[in-house]
Amino acid sequence: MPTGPSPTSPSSVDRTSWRRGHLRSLQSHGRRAANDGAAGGRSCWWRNNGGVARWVLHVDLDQFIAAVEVLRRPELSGRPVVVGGDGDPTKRGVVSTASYEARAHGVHSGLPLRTAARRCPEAVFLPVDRDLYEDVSSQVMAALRSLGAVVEVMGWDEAFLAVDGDPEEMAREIRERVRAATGLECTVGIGQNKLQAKLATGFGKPAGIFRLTGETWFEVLGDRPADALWGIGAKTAKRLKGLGIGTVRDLAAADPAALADAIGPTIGPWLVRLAQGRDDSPVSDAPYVPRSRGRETTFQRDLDDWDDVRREVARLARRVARDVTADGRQIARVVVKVRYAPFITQTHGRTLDAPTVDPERIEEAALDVLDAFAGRRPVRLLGVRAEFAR
DNA sequence: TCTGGGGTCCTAGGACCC
DNA sequence: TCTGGGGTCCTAGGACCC
Repeated sequence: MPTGPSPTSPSSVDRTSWRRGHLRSLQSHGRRAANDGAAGGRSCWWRNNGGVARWVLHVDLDQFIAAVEVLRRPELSGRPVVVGGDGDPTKRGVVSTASYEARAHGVHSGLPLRTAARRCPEAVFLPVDRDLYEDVSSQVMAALRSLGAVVEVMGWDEAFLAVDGDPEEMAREIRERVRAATGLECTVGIGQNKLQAKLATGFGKPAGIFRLTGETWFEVLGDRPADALWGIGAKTAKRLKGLGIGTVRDLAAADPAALADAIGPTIGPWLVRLAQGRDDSPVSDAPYVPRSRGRETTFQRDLDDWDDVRREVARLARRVARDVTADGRQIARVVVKVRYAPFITQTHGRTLDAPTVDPERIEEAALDVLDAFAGRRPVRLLGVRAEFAR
């Protein structure tokens, strides 16, 4: 997990109905652009074509989950607050969000709760309360929509807006409206596209406004490591380093064809465009249509008995079926995930003979797929995912 | 101190068909 | 007897993000 000036936002537990997989959609936008808008909603390109919005704003709530918890318990203000798991730092689980006071002790998103407790014993540990965050998030998004711009929701605590006019003035207005509606602080990144806006936000934190454009791109980012970019993680950064590409500037100057060979036909060339700050995906408020729905659990104690494993898979499958039939979507494929005790993860799946909404057939398929797992070692995690017919 | 849960998309290899 | 390509579909794994 990058620390320091990395512009990634604090990670948070997510909500299923929100737009995801955004990065790869930036990659494949060229191919999918024709379909955008088919689902309804408005799209705005930030380029100045015919009076369409010229600026993209990225709004990111500051330490969202921790801030929401402090909001309902003001006595926690100024104290290190760590939200994650069920709030018991002796159990298996990771940090969803740490307040800035806790981050000063080296506690960050994704850190095991036990480690967080060692680093910051005086922290207040709280359980994740999804319903609350969803409520507050809705208030935030309503406040953003009140400005009349196209709003693309990116999770509980993030959104893009396509705007015209003075972007700094708009950013100040956004910060005021969000504060008035919820009492929360946010940071606004301004860019000529979503990529620039998203990265700008990291430099404005906390509670600030930052503008990043094609003109300032290399001045701001050129000397930073490639994983400062949105979409490049530790693994890809390491691979790039092996190719002699360390910084954003290096990557921007790399040969797309060479990277296509080395990394992959789609991702290779896309990385170069990323490093150049180029992105022509639209800001869109088209309703999000999920591709899959799943449930998974990490057990507090590993499961030794395969009968228990079968029972748990059946339970997860029924939960998924319940979730899914609520939206009336047809299931085309069922995937089971098993994480064995030393954190070795395997998945197996099956495409159904015909799409179904029948909970029994989903459970049956999941148990069927479970038989494909040969190992009988202790199990740490089980998951079931249903993929929708498209 | 072991490493959550919710997702998306890409890749590579094999099967199969023409 | 040996040897093609191209296309599509499926599967498991991997990388990344919130």
